Amino acid sequence: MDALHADEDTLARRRARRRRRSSEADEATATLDLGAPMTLRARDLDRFERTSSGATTSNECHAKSRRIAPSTSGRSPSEMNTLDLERNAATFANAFGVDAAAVVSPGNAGVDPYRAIVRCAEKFCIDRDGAEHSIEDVERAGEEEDEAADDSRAVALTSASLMEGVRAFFVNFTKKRAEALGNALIRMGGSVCERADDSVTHVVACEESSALTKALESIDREDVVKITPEWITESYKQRRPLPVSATNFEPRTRVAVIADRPHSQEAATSSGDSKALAVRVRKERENALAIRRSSGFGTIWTSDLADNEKLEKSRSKFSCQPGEHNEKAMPIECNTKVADLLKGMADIYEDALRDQYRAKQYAAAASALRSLNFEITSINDCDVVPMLKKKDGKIRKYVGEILNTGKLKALEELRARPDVKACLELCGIHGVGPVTARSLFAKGYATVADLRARAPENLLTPAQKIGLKYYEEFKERIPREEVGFIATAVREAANTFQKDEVHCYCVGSFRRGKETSGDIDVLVECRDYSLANELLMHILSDLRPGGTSPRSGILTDDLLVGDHTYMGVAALLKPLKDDDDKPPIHRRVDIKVYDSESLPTALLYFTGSDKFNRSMRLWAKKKGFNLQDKGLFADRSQAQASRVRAKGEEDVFDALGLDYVPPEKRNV
DNA sequence: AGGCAATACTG
DNA sequence: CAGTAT
DNA sequence: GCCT
Repeated sequence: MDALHADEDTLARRRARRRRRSSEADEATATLDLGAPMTLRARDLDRFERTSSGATTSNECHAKSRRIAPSTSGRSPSEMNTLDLERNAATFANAFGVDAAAVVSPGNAGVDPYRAIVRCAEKFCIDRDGAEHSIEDVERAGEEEDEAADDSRAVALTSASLMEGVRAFFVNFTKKRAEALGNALIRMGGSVCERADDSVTHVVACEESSALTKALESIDREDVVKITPEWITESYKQRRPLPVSATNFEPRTRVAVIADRPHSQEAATSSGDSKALAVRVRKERENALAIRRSSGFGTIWTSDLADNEKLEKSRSKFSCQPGEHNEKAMPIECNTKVADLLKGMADIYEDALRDQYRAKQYAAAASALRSLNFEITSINDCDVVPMLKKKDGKIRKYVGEILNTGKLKALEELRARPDVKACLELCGIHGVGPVTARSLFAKGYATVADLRARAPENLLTPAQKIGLKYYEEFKERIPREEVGFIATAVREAANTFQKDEVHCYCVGSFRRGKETSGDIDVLVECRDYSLANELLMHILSDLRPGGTSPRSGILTDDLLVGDHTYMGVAALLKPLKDDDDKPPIHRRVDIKVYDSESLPTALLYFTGSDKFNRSMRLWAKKKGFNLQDKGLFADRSQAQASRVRAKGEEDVFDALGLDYVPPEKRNV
């Protein structure tokens, strides 16, 4: 224990050093942080509170935290009275910028208020991510509402009658899109008309056209309005019908401009009216290319068009695109046995044999087989997987062996090796990679238990010691609700920052819709990036033990504190469910601060998945771009001059000539 | 034969 | 710089 | 280990 404390001291000193570098205002909050012993853990705090022997500040803290806490202790959730719910709702609304009425509502009576809030929180994190939303998103949200109807109306509440009295006629849409928009509209209480007759109140179109004019002429009523699909989707997003006037119709435009020369800079900043450079979204993906060619940015396309066509043809092979295999996959998980064994090989190559590229191949094969929609029974079934096509491929042979014998000899031999066994276990410690693992094994440490029992003080780095301490806890998956809850705490902490407007996004597998996550990723948007470090420190002070906020103590350890990056450990102050007397599990938390400009690419990056990212970056690279978390650049540099402006994630896909893939479909 | 994503932080 | 992480 |  002493060793661990000493390391925490080291970290504390480093934090203090960083803080000293930052502004004076921050100094003030830092004082609060350091005012309490750093060793006070969330669990201790909780115990402290439960014995109700706390000092005034602690009681206050407790009282406050109760408002955001799952439910009031001693009562079952359903017994919680309306006042509690309203208070919860108010806190939630404040934290999320969501209408409190969405939580407190007639439909919500008798529903566990905590669940209602979590649902809204999820809704927030997925929906209000600041990116552009396709109608598919809205439609999906509608489906979720239907599914959730039996146990909670929290999400559906305000949208059900949003479009009451709206009768829409769609002009110039593909059948699929019109249907999607129509369904969304119907879910919001509106209706769709097949013909342009006098019952139509809203004509929906993307741009002026003769068909639009004709439709408007054949509707004989004064109050008919023409709107864009965005009116529907935006109204849904904001949970209120946006103002409709005859003037709000404007073709949906999108600017994908590289701001290097003065004229294009101008165009980029006044995106709304830069019609010359603007281009409609839904046109062919060639558009992005066309824009840049016609805008005098020809240098981007160093490769000739033939090359480009070739690349274009291989597009569906990139796992960041819904190729044939990815598309219909997923109803059930198949080929578990084969995939698990191949994954076993991958892990060994990665952690013990230090061959990341071989590892990647095995992992890719495993994942490809897992996501097939049928069970392979013969080696020839491998033909549908591109990377297993070649008859003499090694992995293909292994698959054959597994199909025939049910075993993989090579894997069993590797697993029998003591060094392999040790490296696999040791690499499970956060901060220990293949090299350290091997060196530890060479020094005579083969297991986590060995290290805990007899590792000398200076053997491990501070971060590794924390990894060791929470070895078992970090392996636990985190339920979605808990991810949402901790992310909410971060968001609330960020919202107490007064100097700049701040938005938070819960990303990672949470944003991809997963029921459980391995860690919690929170992305913070700071408009004035010069305040980024100050903001990050502010958030940390709020969440660390010894502070005065209701969230104080949620962060228990730091792994890394950078200027715009935080990696650490968090645990709930109290269990989510009242009847759960197990102490909360410690979780990995990442917080990253970005400026508004790089938000779309940062979202893209931290939403993952890993494989999706790598694939998309590879594609970008082949197109001559450079895709990073900080932005998309039109050449291999990251010079501001070559930055491709993006308002949302969709713009990034557009610019790269890729079809937009919503977060839930990035689980490749 | 050479590439396989691209970056931040630590010691 | 190598190592680990995202 | 697979792809170009």
